[in-house]
Amino acid sequence: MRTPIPAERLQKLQALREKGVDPYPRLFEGAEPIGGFRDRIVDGAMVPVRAAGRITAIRGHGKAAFLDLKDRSGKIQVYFKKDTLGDALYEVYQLLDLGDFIGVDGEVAKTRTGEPTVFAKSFTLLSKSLQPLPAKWHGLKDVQIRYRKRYLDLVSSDDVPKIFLRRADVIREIRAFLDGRGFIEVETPVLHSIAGGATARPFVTHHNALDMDLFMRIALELHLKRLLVGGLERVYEIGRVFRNEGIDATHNPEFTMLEAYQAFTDFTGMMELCETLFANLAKKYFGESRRVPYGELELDFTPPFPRRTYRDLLREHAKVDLEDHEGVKRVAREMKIDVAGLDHYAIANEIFEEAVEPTLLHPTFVTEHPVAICPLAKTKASDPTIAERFELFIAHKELANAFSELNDPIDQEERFRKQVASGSDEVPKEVDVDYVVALEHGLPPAGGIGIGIDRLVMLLTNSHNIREVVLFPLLRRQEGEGPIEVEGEE
RNA sequence: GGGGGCAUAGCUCAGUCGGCAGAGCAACUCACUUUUAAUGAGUAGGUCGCAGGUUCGAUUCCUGCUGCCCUCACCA
Repeated sequence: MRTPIPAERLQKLQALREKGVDPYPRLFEGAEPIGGFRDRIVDGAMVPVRAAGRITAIRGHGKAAFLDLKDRSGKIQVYFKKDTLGDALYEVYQLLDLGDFIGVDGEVAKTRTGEPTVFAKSFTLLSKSLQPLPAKWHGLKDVQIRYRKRYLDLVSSDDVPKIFLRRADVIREIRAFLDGRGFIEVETPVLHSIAGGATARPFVTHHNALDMDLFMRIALELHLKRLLVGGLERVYEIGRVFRNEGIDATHNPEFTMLEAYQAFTDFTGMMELCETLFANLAKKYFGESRRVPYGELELDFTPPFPRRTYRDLLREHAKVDLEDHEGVKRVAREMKIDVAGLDHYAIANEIFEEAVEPTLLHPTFVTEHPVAICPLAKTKASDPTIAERFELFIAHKELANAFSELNDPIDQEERFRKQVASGSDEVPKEVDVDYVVALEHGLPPAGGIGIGIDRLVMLLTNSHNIREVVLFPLLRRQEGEGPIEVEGEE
């Protein structure tokens, strides 16, 4: 629901205008980050500074006041004194509220209690806030408001901004890492005429001028591999993908994927890349031990990560061999897995997800998946039923997925045809002939990897819901929310 | 989609076994020119998520709806 503007704020706004104060002026240049002020203090001297930020507290003392001023870099106390500011400015001060932005000119020094303080000589109102901020101490707990009005969440919490600063840093590190290995960053279409590269229900949209239905991409894969055909050799994209599926603690309908493809290597090259990247990130944020705290857990990112085969893990945790068709059926029955319409390997994969994934705590590479569940992966030279693929599991979740890219156009077309024939609404309705034709022109042998950035950031920020690492997670539109209806001009 | 839970002041939360709606912070007024969760005194603030039903009376009980959380299913 929309909250009306409190009458007192409107009255203050009016009073400011009557005093000739512009509540929304245009410029305030030359302010320095508040976080650096503490270090500028010289004992016994007044050091001139200019600051700009939001008022987060006001402690009035008769004809003087202490304010807390906050910018992105930190917070500092500001001292207003009537004698120093003069009567006119002091009257403006009396019309300030928590939440207002002001610019301050003054001198920084310590008070007698040792608190770094800007002793203001003058100040400028930079933006009048008409809505109150959430309470100072308990902060904002209502997740509906936190996610819908993320700006309030960011203002009233010290921890939330840190999560998003780290998210930005993680992405910066990934770019630097890949750029350093000779990858080039590219952008490929979000709107696809065939939503391929993964198994998921797509969002559908429509282009009016072309009168054409389009799908929001569910993966970056097929366009990036076209670029390998074009000779770019090492490409990556960090981009949003969209999957029209359930929402929960680890799934948002739009999420950020990194996909990288490298010519003339295979999935083992991607494994080295992935391991180095993850270990580097853990070292950057958690030191040489590379132990990542996650809830009650401590995840050990020290390389090399264990390599386990799909088949071994299945044997170990489900007590059944991948190729024992009867045994797999029996175990599925025992685990009460609904096997209707599933083939042998799909059933086995259900068992894997149920019995094995919950055991995969520390970073673990799972390899040698059955090729039947990997439509875009090359098979192992020594065994055509096994895919050259790995998945990296951490804290029970799949963080990365990589394989040796299938580059045999005839095999690829055959696998696409089987997918389409399955009639599932999680695979395209038609074969992506355009992609197959690209392969016909020659895709060099290549390794490719996909990494879920949101989940990675969750691990590295000790966040347990994907919404904590997505600035504006998708929520249902609330009653009374949204644009104000305005009479249109005919 | 199934199951369970939550929705009370701007914020954080009490509360009413069905009988005039409460606190702290924020806001407003007054006092106070070095406080820092400033302090002291006072004031105001509510369609108790929405719509029905039961009842003399519903914020409370019942039904439906909306939104959110947890969980299962699908998925990364």
